[in-house]
Amino acid sequence: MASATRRVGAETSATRALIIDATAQLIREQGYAAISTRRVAARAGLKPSLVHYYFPTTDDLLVEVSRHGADQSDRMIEEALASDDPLRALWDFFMDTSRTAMALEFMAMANHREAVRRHMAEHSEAMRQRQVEILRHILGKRIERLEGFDPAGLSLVLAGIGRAIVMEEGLGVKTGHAEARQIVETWLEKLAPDQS
Amino acid sequence: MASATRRVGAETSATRALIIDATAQLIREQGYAAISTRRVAARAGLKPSLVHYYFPTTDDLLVEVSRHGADQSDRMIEEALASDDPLRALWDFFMDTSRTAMALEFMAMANHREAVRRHMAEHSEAMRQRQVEILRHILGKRIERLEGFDPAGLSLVLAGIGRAIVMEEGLGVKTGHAEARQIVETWLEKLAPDQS
Amino acid sequence: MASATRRVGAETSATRALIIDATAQLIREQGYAAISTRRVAARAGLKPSLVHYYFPTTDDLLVEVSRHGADQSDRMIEEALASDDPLRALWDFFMDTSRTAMALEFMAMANHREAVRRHMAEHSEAMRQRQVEILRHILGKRIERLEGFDPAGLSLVLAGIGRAIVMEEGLGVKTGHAEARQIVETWLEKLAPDQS
Amino acid sequence: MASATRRVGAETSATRALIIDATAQLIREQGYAAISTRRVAARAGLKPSLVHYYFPTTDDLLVEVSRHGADQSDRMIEEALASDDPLRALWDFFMDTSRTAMALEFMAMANHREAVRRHMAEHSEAMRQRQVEILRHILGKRIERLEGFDPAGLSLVLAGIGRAIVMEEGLGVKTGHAEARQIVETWLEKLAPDQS
DNA sequence: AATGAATGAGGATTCATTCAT
DNA sequence: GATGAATGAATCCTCATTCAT
Repeated sequence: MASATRRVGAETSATRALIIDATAQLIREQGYAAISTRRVAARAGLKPSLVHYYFPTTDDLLVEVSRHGADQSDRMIEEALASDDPLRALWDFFMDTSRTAMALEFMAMANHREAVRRHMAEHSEAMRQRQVEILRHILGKRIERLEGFDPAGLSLVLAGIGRAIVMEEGLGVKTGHAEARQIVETWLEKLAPDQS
Repeated sequence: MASATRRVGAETSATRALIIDATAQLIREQGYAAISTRRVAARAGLKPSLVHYYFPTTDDLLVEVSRHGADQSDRMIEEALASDDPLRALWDFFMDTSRTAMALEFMAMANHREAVRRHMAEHSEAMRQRQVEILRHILGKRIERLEGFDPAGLSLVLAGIGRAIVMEEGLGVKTGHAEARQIVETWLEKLAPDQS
Repeated sequence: MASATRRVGAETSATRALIIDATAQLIREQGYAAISTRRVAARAGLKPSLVHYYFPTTDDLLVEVSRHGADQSDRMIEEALASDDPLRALWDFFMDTSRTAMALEFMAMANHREAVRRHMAEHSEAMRQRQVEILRHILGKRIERLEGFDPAGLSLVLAGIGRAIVMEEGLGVKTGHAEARQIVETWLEKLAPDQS
Repeated sequence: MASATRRVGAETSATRALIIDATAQLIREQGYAAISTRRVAARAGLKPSLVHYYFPTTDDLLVEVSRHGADQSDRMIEEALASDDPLRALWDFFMDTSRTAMALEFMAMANHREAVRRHMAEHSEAMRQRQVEILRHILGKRIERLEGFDPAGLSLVLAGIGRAIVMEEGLGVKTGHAEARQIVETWLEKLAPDQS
């Protein structure tokens, strides 16, 4: 990958990590549009040029932050899929406000940054497929309890509803949230592992 | 409202409309981050200062564009809710790529522009409530055919799934889309008006 | 021409002229590599952003300065070609240190700036052809007094020798200059209008 | 000389040669304005700091590259002057596009870099004098066949015409080139060694 | 002999906004 | 209504150079 060769400074550099952290913080707090060399540097307590020393272009930085977020998501999903009630754990994952808000920022960013879009697309696709693979295995015949559902569709549906709720909460909208959660709840119960 | 007092130029000016249109076009094509007085002016074939003449601040302009988009959505929703198969019409509305993409841009914008956020929140809430009101009336007892669903939840669920599909399509992700549409299809059929 | 549409500010603006002058001065004194928005602005006593207001890109500015220099050259050449001894006047033109030095800067600049290269090429070609046209008319049969010469070749030869002398003088080289001038002198005398 | 004391690393280091080569290449391809520690390092496949290790300042590097080019020119000239038809060989040397283009870059550079200017001046002067010395010896009385010419003047005239042609070719100008070459051709023939 | 980290200055542009006309 | 001029702050990015290792 191109950015790999351009990477400056040890993978493990503390400064590098500091910059990535500061950027993620800023995105979380103020949205992706707030990202600029100066602001990132200020937040990290560094000089702007040092940011460019580690990340020659802003794209390089943002893709790296995206990558970190993706790694974290991957870990969370694996944990969820390995839990007792994988489906409910997955739903909790989709409802994780801070993570979803961050993901939405990267979605928006992807519209304007081809490099980010590429990475997000790859990761989203991989994530969905990983979920399908495990869900198919875990749910087995249970999925038939939800008429019309299949694992791939279920993954997208849960993700979409989760994102909508988080997005609207950020906006300050509330109507329908409890009801939507209730709908999902009904599904989760139907699909819950047999307790026998 | 502050922007009301600041508004310059007749509400009905053709130039005003031109500016709003140009802005909407730009947002649709290049995302909200591409908005700047200069670019809007260039697209509209006007001088930058004229944009400021009509919209003293960029916020004023964006809120106005948001308002226009909202009005259009309102009209589309009323049409949908008045159609033969309101639920399917509503789903088509949620799946309208261009409108949804635009709505997502405004969501992202809302993070950084308090004025836009306020307007988006008000409108989203109103839109949802209007849907609930009509759906409750239209669906009547039919909603019970979908176990666990209620009109408010249904509205959010459809919106969320629609947005997710459009968002992911923009990204280039495909897995699960057909399956998710199939899930919704099952619901729509169950809730379709009795043909008797 | 593209830059025409991009031109901001009245053609006749005093500020515009000020910027062009300042740029020409800087090139003359410090070479083209010394040109930067900041330096031009400082020399003109203006703010850097004002330079960009009049000349959106540095290329726009440099092409404009090149154009001004070309206009001046044109006037000088027309004057020379209209004089009593056009050939000697042309030679004096080629030996004009300040103008030639400036032309050399633009030649160097042309290597790195396509827009400048284009303009320089057009103008040089036109200038040469104008000289050929007039020389052919003026010299008539006299050119035969210099065996092997023809007007087009003569134009290039004089230009080349002139440039070389000016260039080397700038460098601090002296050997051969007087002798080269003597060679040209011999030609000029042979070609001088008959005194009869 | 300052640069002598500042020079670090063995005169004969392969890395040193690599850097000088890379710099020369870059100048040839992109002009001297494209030279920067980073770009040179990238081209040479080295780390930027290593360039500074060998050449503490950019001036040091450029003077060295200039010196190498000069050495090469010297060798080419000695070869030319030792050939059967030294004058024609000299003319071929002046018409060598790549070398002349490079020389012009150094001329332009000399305007802004005193160290380079000094070196260029010394070398040009020496080169001219060496040519005069040999031409005087070689041409002997033959020079009288060209009325008004003398070896020093001839050297400058050939150099000037050659440079002008190469310079204009780079620009894309063509008028008069063939004719100027013809003029020189006439001289060369007149001065060719007697075949008797 | 080599290199990673750091920095301050400067590069071209773009921006929203103000103001006088 | 409309516009040209002006500006200060911000954008990303590149640079030569220094220094400690």
